[in-house]
Amino acid sequence: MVTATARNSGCHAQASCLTCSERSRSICASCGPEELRQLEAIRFFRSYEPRQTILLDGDMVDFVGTIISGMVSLTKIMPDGRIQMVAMLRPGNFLGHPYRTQASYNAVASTSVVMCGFRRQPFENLLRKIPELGQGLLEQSSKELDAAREWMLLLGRKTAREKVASFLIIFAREKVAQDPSFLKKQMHLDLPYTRAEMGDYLGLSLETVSRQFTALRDDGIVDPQGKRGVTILNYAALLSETGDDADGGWLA
Amino acid sequence: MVTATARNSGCHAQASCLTCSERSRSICASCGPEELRQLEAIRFFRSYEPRQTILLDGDMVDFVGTIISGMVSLTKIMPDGRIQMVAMLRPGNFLGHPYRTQASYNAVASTSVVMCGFRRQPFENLLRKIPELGQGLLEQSSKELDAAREWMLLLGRKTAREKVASFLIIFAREKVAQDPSFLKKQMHLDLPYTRAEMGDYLGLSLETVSRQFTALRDDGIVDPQGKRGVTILNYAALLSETGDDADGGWLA
DNA sequence: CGCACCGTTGAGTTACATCAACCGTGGTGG
DNA sequence: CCACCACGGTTGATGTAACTCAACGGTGCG
Repeated sequence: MVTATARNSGCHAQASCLTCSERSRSICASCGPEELRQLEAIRFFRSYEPRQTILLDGDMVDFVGTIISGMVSLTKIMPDGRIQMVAMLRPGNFLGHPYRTQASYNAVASTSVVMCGFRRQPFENLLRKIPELGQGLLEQSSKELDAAREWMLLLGRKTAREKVASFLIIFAREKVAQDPSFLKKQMHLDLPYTRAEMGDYLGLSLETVSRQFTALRDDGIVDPQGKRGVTILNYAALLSETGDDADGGWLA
Repeated sequence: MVTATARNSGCHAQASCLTCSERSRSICASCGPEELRQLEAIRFFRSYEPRQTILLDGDMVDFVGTIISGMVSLTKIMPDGRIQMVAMLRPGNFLGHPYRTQASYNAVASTSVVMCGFRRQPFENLLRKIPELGQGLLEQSSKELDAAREWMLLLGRKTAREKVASFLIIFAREKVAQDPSFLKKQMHLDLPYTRAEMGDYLGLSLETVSRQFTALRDDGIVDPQGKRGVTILNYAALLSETGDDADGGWLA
């Protein structure tokens, strides 16, 4: 019921969509200069602090937007308080659904977040005028669906150890994508989550997550450092602990 | 790798999209007569028998389509054979993703299925010409995403009893939607799944599913009849066993 | 008839949750 | 400045929900 009390970060000096770091990953990917100009005309930037609520399940939401930086977690909560994270939105991902005014999940900023937002009405108008936008949204949506289904397999069938390994691989893979030489090196990750939040994501208790971390440490696969740091000592070994197929040739 | 060996049911006497029973629920919902004519020009019907494989994870898929009748299950399988159902497609739902040529799940007909299909290339051409089609796809996709996330909550956090109750409520709710008087009456359901398949969907072993059925029977909530039948004796009680919120006013 | 398939039920095991204690760190206020 | 506390993490003891293994019954089919 409560709409998020977000502060507008008026001073966000993003000059043009053309220079946006997330353009190629976002719904704007296949828009040309003219379409970007129209989007620029209606966009606004909004920033959220870590742990700040963006929207609550059941809220009427009058905006949608692309995550520019930071991570947003989507969660669902049962009446008795049991909680399940249902998505991690990363830069380039889209928050909200056109033509859906009511939220079906809670959205919380896990880190500092900057969002490039659009109010619903003008966005839907543009959507009717710019077919490329619809295509971008459809692609985002398909990707989310793939991710959700992958996660269903994890939640329904994987062991605690496989869950934690899969969780770490998500972040490790991202780092490898940036620089493939990390495949053979140790790599340090800064996880934006506490053990409890990882548990919410993995369908585990925080104690079980903690125990799996120390088990993976004892097996020489990872090295937890401080509250939120981890060093991946052996990417291949970690990957083999996920229970998944080999990494689609990434290791070749 | 193996493409489904589906037989064309050449004799499917569906004359016009205008009379299609699934039109209002499908991606064609907001298409006008002229758009429907163009879709008719490239559509084809294909039917599948119960348990027939439609496509396999990793397949290159050159078609998409709308389920006209029957149910299609999407599953994911781990290398060691663990299996998780990730979606139940019902009449009106869309199978496949435009612009995605590779399947990320297995699709199997759970019942006899009739699909209104389109080969990828002509469909994507039409998609560029008919914005209403994109909107329909986006809406389908959003619905699927909602369903997937609801299921993530179930898989990650619900007990076996809550899972089975939630499963039954899906089918019961559909029946109630058709005829609200069923809310107060007993209703008979024909489940298109074996205990093992329900287990695959719910992230449970088949034995646990079976035990929950008898527990719900002993509590006077349902009455299993034969292999695939169930009578819901007390809808409200069943609903309260799902662990979810009250049924959004359905009971009012 | 015999076999395959599905469902049920029981006995024993186990992976994970729960409950609880303890530690280190960082922030706050007396 | 330091005492205190809140918070996050780890670890241990214990409980239990669900899995596994196994036997058995009903039904339909070749």
